[in-house]
Amino acid sequence: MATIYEVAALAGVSPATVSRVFNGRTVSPEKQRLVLDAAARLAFTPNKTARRLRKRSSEIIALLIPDIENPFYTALARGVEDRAQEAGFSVVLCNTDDDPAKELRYLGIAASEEMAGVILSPASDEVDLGAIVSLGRPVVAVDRTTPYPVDAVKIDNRAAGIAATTALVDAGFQRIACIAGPLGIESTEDRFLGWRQVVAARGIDVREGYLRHANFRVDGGHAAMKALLALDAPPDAVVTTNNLMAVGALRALAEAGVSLDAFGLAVVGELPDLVLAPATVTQVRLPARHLGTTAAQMLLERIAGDAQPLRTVVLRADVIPAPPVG
Amino acid sequence: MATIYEVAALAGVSPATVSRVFNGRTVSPEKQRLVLDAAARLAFTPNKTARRLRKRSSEIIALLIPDIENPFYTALARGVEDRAQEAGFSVVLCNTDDDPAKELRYLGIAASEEMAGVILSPASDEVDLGAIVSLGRPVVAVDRTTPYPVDAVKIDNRAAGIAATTALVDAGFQRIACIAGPLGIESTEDRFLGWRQVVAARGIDVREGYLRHANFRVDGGHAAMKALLALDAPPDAVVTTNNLMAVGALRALAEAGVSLDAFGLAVVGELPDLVLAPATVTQVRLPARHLGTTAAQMLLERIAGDAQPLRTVVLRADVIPAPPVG
DNA sequence: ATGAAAGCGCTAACAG
DNA sequence: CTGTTAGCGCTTTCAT
Repeated sequence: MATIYEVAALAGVSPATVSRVFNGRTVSPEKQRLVLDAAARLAFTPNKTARRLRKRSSEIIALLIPDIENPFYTALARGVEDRAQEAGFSVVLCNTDDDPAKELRYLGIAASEEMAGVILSPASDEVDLGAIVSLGRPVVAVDRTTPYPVDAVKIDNRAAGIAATTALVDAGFQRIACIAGPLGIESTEDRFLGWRQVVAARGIDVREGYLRHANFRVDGGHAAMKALLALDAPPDAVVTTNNLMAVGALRALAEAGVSLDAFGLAVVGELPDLVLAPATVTQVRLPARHLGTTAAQMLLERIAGDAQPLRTVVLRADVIPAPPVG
Repeated sequence: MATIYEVAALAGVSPATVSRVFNGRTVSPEKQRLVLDAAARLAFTPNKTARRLRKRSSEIIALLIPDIENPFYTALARGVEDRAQEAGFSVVLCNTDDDPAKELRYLGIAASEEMAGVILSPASDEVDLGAIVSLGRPVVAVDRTTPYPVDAVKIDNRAAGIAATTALVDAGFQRIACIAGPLGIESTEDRFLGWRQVVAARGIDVREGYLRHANFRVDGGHAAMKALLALDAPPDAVVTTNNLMAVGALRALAEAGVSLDAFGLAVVGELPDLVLAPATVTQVRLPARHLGTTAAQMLLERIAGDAQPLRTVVLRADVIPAPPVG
């Protein structure tokens, strides 16, 4: 790895000029060429570490997501990456497993690695963004919000919950249960509130035990659905507040031999591509990738020095209704 | 962000002593305490960038995988992460999309970011590892190998292909086709050779068009299976050489109304957790996570200075047979 | 437009 | 065991 000194010597200019060439400063075309030639001959690549030490910042964005195995988050990550790449930034993916300790650790790394900014889907309300924020690093919360004063991009979760539930009501189901995510996570709470609003307004028969909180994964949805089916008066339809729990629910339904012709399922989120999805499931399509590009865009603007007041962008979901019961 | 100088001043010692404390060198217990106190009071965190510039290396491992949405690779990534974390290393995940250009770009980043080493599943035989290797950075190829002189961890793909096909033969199927991955990727070629070996040895009826090369994704498997079913004499069983293509095949089968009671499917790889898998599919369980931990282990040893001759570790797959036909 | 020179924060000789 | 000191490679005033 050659240094700017070697390039400078070979080109017959000063190191500062070499630096200028590689940073788009004004340099006479002649010296420009000289430097570029020398650099090519030496296979010179600027040392990012030295640059970072000097500039106190890198072209790296940290992306902290709760579950790398959830297609929703990988899609989101793709969105972030796309936008970041365009701007010449790299993205470092960090899997927090919804574990505040891991999250904190990664936040620390982001700071001590002098990353340009952080996009995160907080594992809990108690994320400590204090350190990174007071360092002046831009932070954008995505999908979930935080009490800290940072920009945010989220989904209109209440509307998504309403849409999913409404589709079931319109399809003629009578007893609609809800498999919601863990308490304390705003996004899933809003979705469940959407369900509650609709069932209340439409006078739906909701029995004791029709609302179940589960973890966000397949096994959570599976267990919750099993419990629902074991009820004295089981529901005839279910809303799940995320994609993975719906997969678990489908599995439980299949195991119990319940046909989806007679049982309604609506998901806030999309069934993963991999799932052999029955066409009779209503999906509320979440703009995961768009969430990512939007968050990246906001972050890049902040990194570029944008100082406008804090913004929260709310994205709207699409409904893909299942065909009517028949 | 306080520096070692500020800590040193507050503790009444030299900067070097502070550095020593944070690097586990021998320091008198007394000064040790002084330094730690001062550091705590100032919320000091060592600046990784400066350290890296000085040491010419970081505690970061780059992991380049072809498809972040494939559960096989996320499992592998988990393995790498686990082992790396234990050793105090961070892992940067890079998604190459099987695109040699992206791969090269990431390799360049790994070099200019002075990462400690690289684990990669090469997008093609033509990866240019020359630069990174000549830089002296350890590299471990995982799942796929390369012509470059680097350590490797792979699966006994031939045996896996044999196992999958044999299960189908033993279950009594007569005409067994193969949906293989793209040509030029060693792992899938070996699996397909396993199939060929078995069908030849067992005198299986293999018609024209029973071997299909597809891309590694769901749509590839889907199209290939459709083509197979459209044949004059369609097969009664299929081996797919990876997990995602099997999902596509299942989908095509479902669309065509073909029941898995009468049609055999064997996968080299595991159907993703998300898939509502019929129990009648034979899966050859690939030790994805173990592949990751093993690769990470080898890389860490190299980073630590291990200079033994190049090694290639071959891991063996497990078969999860489907129940017999009938 | 260009060069000289001063660090960014840390580590590793080298002395003591 | 501890302090002094010289860089790692780069960017950025400050002069010219």
